[in-house]
Amino acid sequence: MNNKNATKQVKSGRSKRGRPALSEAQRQEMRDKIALATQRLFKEEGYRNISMRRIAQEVGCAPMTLYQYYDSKLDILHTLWNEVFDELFGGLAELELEGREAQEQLQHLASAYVSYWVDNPDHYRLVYMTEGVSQSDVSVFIDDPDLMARYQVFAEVFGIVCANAFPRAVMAKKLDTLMCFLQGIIHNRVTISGYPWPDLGDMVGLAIHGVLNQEPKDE
Amino acid sequence: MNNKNATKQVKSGRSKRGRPALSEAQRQEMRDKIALATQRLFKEEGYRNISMRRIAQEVGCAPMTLYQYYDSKLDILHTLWNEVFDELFGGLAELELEGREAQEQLQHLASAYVSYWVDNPDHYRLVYMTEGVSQSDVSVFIDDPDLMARYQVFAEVFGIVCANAFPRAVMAKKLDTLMCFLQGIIHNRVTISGYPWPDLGDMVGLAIHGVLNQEPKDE
DNA sequence: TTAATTAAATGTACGCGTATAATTTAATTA
DNA sequence: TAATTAAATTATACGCGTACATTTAATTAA
Repeated sequence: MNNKNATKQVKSGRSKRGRPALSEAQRQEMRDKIALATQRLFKEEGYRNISMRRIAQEVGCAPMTLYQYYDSKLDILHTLWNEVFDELFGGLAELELEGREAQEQLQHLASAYVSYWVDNPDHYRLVYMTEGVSQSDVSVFIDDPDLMARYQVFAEVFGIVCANAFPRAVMAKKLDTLMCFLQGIIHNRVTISGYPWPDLGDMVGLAIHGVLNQEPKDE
Repeated sequence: MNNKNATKQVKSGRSKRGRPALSEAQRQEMRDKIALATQRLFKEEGYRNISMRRIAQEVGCAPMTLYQYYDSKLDILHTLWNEVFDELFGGLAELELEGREAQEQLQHLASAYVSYWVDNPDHYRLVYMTEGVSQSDVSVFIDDPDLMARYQVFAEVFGIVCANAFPRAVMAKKLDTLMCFLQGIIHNRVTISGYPWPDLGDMVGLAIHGVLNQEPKDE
């Protein structure tokens, strides 16, 4: 069901008659062309000015032709995600974490993560809000292995901080919870930008503290 | 700029000539009619099936006539918020909090709050996601005094929990932060419904713990 | 009664995402 | 070469929110 158009199985060399399917190279070339045009649009005219008709115009084809290469507008927008996540995780990778204490590392990492989204609200909207697209669930995240892999940075640093203090399963839950908290901080600061929010680092600190130093209160 | 159509100043009795403006009663009647039709649509056909043309059809007028009484679709949707918040805070008011310890009260309140949204994702989307509407910022919250007032419940219970442990300003920041965390929990559970999230109460517990028992670590 | 005036109501049109139908294109087969 | 076939492409159409133009309706002044 997913990404039908990504590779579009050549149906194991079916049928010698009729117009042949595009080669994988041709497919990819056009996909790249579309992605590039969308990228340019995003950069030069902003998120709100990306439309299928506008992309088609840039590419030089009819709007519906785009659907030969991508399933939906959302599918096209996903190609921009890589750009965004490259920038985001590139920045995170450059952080000087080595010398510091474990929890301080986590604090720095998480703060940088939150800051990125808050400083780039258009990117946040692109990835997390995707309005105007007819789809019901945003489960895209959990079934994109590449994307999940990038978030491993957090798991690694988090693992160091926990340092065998918790069973693996508990640690995983705590990390999930932490990421939810960070998401909450980001989402609120992006969507209610006018509010006098507390210091960003402080909020992140509370989030980390919350998931880490929980007293073993039964029940 | 805001809610131009809500009361629509009669321009201080201007001009005796020409068709008279609708009376306040007539205005309100039509506004109610529209709100009611929208409410019915929401309940019977779901959030996704609310459209200006559909509402107009129910009301028995042309789509553009709706704009005589409301500024935008979003403006109409806001009338549904009251319904939702009535249900939400009504439920919260019925919670048995009295006998319990303060922090446990907060835990119950917050859990019920989160549960409401998670159990009614359509309501969450209605209030917090509002897709397909052309508007840039969702600052509607902070300049709706009635709505802000309802959230005072949290401030009250939170105040009891803190019990003079923190200065008022610090307490306010902690509360803001807690609400962000809760929002994060909700948002993730609603939008990524397929994921095996940790226990809801546990997540809420970590959020509360995070903002409350912070060690006085300077800097 | 008629003309003028003003608000309310409606009609038309735009760009949107995209479903579906029709057309064009590039290959094979007769 | 001409007919057939299937993929690629494009045209058309729908419902969407709503800007803008037009029409209708209700009042007063002439």
